[in-house]
Amino acid sequence: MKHEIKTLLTQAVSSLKTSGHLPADIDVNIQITRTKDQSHGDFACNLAMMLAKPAAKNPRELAQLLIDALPKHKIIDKVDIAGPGFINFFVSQSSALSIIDTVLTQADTFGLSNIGAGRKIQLEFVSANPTGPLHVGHGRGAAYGATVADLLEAVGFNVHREYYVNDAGRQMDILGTSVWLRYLQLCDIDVPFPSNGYQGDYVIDIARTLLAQHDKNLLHPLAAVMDEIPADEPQGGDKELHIDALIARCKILLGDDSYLQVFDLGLNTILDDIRQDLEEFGVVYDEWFSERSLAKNGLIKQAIDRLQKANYLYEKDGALWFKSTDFGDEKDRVVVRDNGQHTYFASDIAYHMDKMERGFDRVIDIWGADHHGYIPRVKAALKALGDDADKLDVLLVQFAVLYRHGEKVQMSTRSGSFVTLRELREDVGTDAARFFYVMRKCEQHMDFDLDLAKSRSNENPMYYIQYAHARICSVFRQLADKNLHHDIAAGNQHLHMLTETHEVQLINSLGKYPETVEAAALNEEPHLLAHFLRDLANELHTYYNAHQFIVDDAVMRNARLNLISATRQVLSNGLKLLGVSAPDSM
RNA sequence: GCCCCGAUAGCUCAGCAGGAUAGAGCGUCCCCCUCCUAAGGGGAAGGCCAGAGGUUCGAAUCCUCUUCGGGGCGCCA
Repeated sequence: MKHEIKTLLTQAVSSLKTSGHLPADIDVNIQITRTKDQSHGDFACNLAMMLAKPAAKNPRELAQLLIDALPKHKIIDKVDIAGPGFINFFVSQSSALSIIDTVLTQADTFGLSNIGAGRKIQLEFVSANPTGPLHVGHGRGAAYGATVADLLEAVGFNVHREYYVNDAGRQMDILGTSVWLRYLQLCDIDVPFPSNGYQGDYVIDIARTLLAQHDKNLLHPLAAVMDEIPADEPQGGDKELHIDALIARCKILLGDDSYLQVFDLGLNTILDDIRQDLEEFGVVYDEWFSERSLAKNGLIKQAIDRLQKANYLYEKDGALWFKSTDFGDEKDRVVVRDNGQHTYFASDIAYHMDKMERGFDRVIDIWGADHHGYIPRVKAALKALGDDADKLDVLLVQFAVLYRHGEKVQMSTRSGSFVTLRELREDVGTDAARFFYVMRKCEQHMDFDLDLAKSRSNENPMYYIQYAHARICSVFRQLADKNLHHDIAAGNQHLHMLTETHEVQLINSLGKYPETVEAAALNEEPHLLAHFLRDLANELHTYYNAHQFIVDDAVMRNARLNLISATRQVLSNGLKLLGVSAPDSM
């Protein structure tokens, strides 16, 4: 509807340009908004006020000119000028009512569009290190990313969902070493566990598997393990020294092959767990991209070579630096350390270079807000490589701060004291978790009150929406119990009987659904859809309380049933896009 | 110190490519089931949109500064 009015106005503007009432070179940006007040009609446009100055005309006069130039169309009953120069559009009743039939006909596909025209978007999200189970912080990125992906797909983009697996690097070495040390402990070696190691019980579980697979073949005496290892200094001191020495020792004692087996067991066990966790959360990926594969396939070398050739690398203090300051970064960054190992940043350059080469029209990374400082250097690298850095958008998701019993919950993966995503899902249910995460816009800090989310009370807006859906389903069950049939065709012919205020409002809201999906997708703001559904559910509940649907008058009954059936459809479509179920009964 | 995000009802948040009287939920206070799920509905109270300037026909929305929160500034990942 919005688009149709916009088209009419565009035509009006061009005919005014032809007739000389408007300068031909004027820049026109037509904005159609829904009105808040019924007396202002259904849609309003501020075009006349915006053009008043450049056209050197009084806004109200200009509005009149625009109205006179509007092509005739049956969707509009009346056009008014109001206030300082608003143009108000009154949609005709027949046109408004047609939305009901449209919804019922299009069913599951109502609200989908093809604005994206099949353009390819790569969306990378979550990408948590596989060093432990996903925690509640990752949940927000997962829910947000999955919903944005689904929304973009709904408006016609071709979306490639990807998880970047950090299966290389020091953190993974710490995990591998943690597993081995726990294994030694299971073998009754009294080795102290480093304060910096991964403390969670899942590490012990992995060690048990290791023991089952290898028996005591990976065993080494305590003296060999701890000989000349710097002391662990949890308080203040350099505890990194201790764990790094342990990693080195672990690699030497086990040898490359065995070390890799321990490492991979840890990695794969945790990755499988993450994959399953996300799947149960309704989050699926097209690709799990391995960081290790970058080195294996020579992509890191290729990226570094390209930077070198472009003359953006230099040596200092034995390390190789990238001149990211040439592209606005605040300082240069190391890509290869003095020990010859490439940094995480080097992998990331290679990864993004690869993304650019895979032919996407747009690349979106969803990161935690703590990574914001990383954006300039990645973009700098892309520019240095000669890629189009504007193709890359990084969306930052702010932290979700957890509250339990009114107090902040502290989280740390290493200490093992964290609330996992799985625990959250088990407590509040997958539906509530998905909905809750996405209710807030992503750049908003979120207070996630666990007790509130856990409570299965009406305080949770998701139940409210699901209840509206279930209520409509219940009406149709009642109808069947009374041996009455819903005659859609008959209802369609008498939609004009739906003149109650509640009915008019509900019909109006149904019409907003497609533009809401569009806005939510294009702005990457799923919360718009969540709020829309909440409002729609409210209107349904109000209508339900004010009027009986199953009335004696068959004509009125069918018309009303068409309306609530369409409402049920929109609720169902919207919830599906949010990854939330739409139950038939509750 | 520099950078990013935020500040709107008692609480949690919408509204922001400027637009016509600032919205919702929860909480508080009234009221509504002989009737399709009361897991619901109706109503009331509650606001100097953090503060100060600026831009303009018009600012919660844009710009600057200040104050107060959260996060980030490694040859960690």
